[in-house]
Amino acid sequence: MSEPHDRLLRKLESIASLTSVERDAISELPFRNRSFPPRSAIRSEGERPPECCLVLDGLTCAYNVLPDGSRQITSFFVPGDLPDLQSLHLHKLDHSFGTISQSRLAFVSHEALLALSLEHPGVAMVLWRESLVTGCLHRQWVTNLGRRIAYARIAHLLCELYVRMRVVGLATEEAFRLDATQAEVGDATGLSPVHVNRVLQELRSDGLIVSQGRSVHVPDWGRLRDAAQFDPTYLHLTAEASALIH
Amino acid sequence: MSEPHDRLLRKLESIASLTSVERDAISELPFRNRSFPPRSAIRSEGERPPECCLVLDGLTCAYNVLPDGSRQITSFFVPGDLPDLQSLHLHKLDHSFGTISQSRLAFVSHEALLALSLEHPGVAMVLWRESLVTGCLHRQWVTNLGRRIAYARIAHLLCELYVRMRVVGLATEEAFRLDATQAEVGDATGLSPVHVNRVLQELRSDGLIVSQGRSVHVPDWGRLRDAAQFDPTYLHLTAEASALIH
DNA sequence: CGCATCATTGAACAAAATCAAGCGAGGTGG
DNA sequence: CCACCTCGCTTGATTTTGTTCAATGATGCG
Repeated sequence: MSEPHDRLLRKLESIASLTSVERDAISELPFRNRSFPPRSAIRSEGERPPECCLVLDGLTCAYNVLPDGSRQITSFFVPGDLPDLQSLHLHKLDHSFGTISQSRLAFVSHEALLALSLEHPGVAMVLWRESLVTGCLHRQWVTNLGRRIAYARIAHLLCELYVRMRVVGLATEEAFRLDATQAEVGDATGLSPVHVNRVLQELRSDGLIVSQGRSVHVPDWGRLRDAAQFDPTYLHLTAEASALIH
Repeated sequence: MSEPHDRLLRKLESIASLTSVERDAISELPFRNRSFPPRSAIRSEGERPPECCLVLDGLTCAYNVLPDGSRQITSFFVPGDLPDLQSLHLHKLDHSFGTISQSRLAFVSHEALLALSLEHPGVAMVLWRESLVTGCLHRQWVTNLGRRIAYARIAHLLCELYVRMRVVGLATEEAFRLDATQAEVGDATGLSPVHVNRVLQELRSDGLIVSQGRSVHVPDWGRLRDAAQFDPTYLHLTAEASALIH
């Protein structure tokens, strides 16, 4: 089985179970792989893409650009995520998305996905479910931006990325790789780059994180989680995935 | 046809078209209506509700409560909205929701909705689409909270509510009813009640809104929209609905 | 080596929170 | 009928949080 199918099946089976007929149908999806350099645009607001994509590798994000040029990142996507499942039903994109680090994505036409969904309602339900989980992430981000001070807000983002990467095997029990620059963390948390820098220093001096280049070590998950008021319920992980993060 | 079916059909047909078979099937859904007083809880975080609901009347909202007791409202729901469609697939609620004003809701069991979705994939797609639109609202809220100062942020919320109410016939070309208190507007925009008060005064003195009791007049939609940097694309309205707001 | 990008620092400033009080309309009970 | 109470709105003073501006390091890469 090819890489995109494997990634997608593992992703979908992490949120619901599939019949073997459904699995086979998914395995027939015609993916085309493409690579993107760091900081490159994949889709821009206003486009009407004819296909959806699946992240195979790298960190990507969705964002809005405001009239004054400032940017708000509204989500990050890790391997296994389907960043623009939305475009399957809402044709005109109301946001942009692009890469943070060098990434590889696999594209499937809307046509193929719609045919699959109509023929296998179970698959449609899993995809629907996947987009609902994305909605939960957004709601948490709203809460994070609206009601947490910078310190907890950044800690919360780190917790989310750590757990999401851990679940797909991209983080160890102790550390994960954060390819975003401090400015990008600011774009995601609604803070200025300068302030992100200062808060990260505070997190480091409090021993909640230890950074070495792009990798973030988490010496005491319990303390980081508490500082962030992080409750992973909203990620709607399976029992096995939850077990990974104690 | 009874009120809930009428509301639901109008809502769904405002975002996609239905066949007459699908319409008939929807008309068979067994709704139960219930009324709720203002400021009452409908569902609380952690519950596993056995049914979904449809707003018939009143203003309701979804929110998270943080450990320190502060609250973040993550969405408002107006008549025609399906506040917890999510629970159909994500059983454990990761947020609470309740009423702002006196409200009437219609409940349908998950069982009935799932059966309908499986038998009529077209209906499932429309419901899926509806939850995607909700996701778009959340993304805009993230952007609003992260990157707009209080003045534009509150203006943006007012624009969103105005347009959403206008589309379902609950606002005139000039005014809409805002049942939320200033503290509730603060919970939605991530601001303190005191600051909301001051910003509303500023919006009034700039002539962007004129309040009379709970009703908000919009003397110059163009100016309010510009102040809010409001672009209704994210609401994914039909052409007819868009026409209502020039 | 020189350039670009990212991280860091300090100082001044702005935005919004907090604290504390007063106001005003609507509802309630004596 | 009126005192009184509550809730929501308003105001002022003060403090906190985070931004902006401007510059300086650090690192990596062609």
